[in-house]
Amino acid sequence: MVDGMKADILKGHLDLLLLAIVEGGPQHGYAVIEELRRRTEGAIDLPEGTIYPALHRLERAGLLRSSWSEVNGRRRRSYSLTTGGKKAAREKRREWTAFALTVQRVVGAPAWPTMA
Amino acid sequence: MVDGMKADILKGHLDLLLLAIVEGGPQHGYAVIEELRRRTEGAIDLPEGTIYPALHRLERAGLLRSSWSEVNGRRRRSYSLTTGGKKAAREKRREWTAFALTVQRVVGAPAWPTMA
DNA sequence: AGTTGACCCCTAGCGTCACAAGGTATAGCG
DNA sequence: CGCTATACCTTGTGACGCTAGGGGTCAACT
Repeated sequence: MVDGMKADILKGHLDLLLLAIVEGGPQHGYAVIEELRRRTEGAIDLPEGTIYPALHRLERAGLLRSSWSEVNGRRRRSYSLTTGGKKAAREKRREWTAFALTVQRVVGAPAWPTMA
Repeated sequence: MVDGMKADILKGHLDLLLLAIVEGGPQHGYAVIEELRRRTEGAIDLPEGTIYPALHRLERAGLLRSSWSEVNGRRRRSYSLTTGGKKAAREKRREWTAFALTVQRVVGAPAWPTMA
């Protein structure tokens, strides 16, 4: 994470980010990192030591399913959402929204700008 | 935390919540818990084992200052913001907003409702 | 008088998780 | 041959929210 975003704020929200990325179609770990960087214009730039264990954890939890392939002589492990993963993505999105609104209410920042 | 808000999502954001509460004037630990519960209609209901260590941590970090008093025969430790605490509150609020917008961009939820 | 519940403080230890730091291997370019 | 980009992995550490206890005061009810 760069740009004044300190490290640990991610805690507990990483799963949603990963599920949201994979929701758009199967992705391998390295590509997930790039996609996160792309969508956030560099604001979220996670090290491999963060995302690989996280993907394994999500697979162990039954939310992701992986399959190996070979592209240009390089091994790739691609992840896709399981049925439970799709459900979890919806649920975690809901939780995130509730959480964000709640925090907003407490810290009492100015009205939230509507997304473009 | 109740209402579908799982525990660990707080990670890294608790400091901001506490600073935001104390920003409105000196508060003691127990009162902070109640105020959080009040402002969020019960959505954020933290155990004492969470907030007392957190307040100590913030005091050690120089963001809060505490003083003991006695009310109705009960000891109270009241916390107030230091200069650094005020600065940190502003900074963390900024970080939170940036973080929330960034996550929002990734998970691609519908446009954020403007706060009432 | 005893018990319950609200108020008010504290700590030790646990589990989780993001991260740093290291490792492996291939492909392509200078 | 080194260097960079791609692509995967693991071990260890630190941070921190929470569980589960420990204090103690006071009012109200039994």
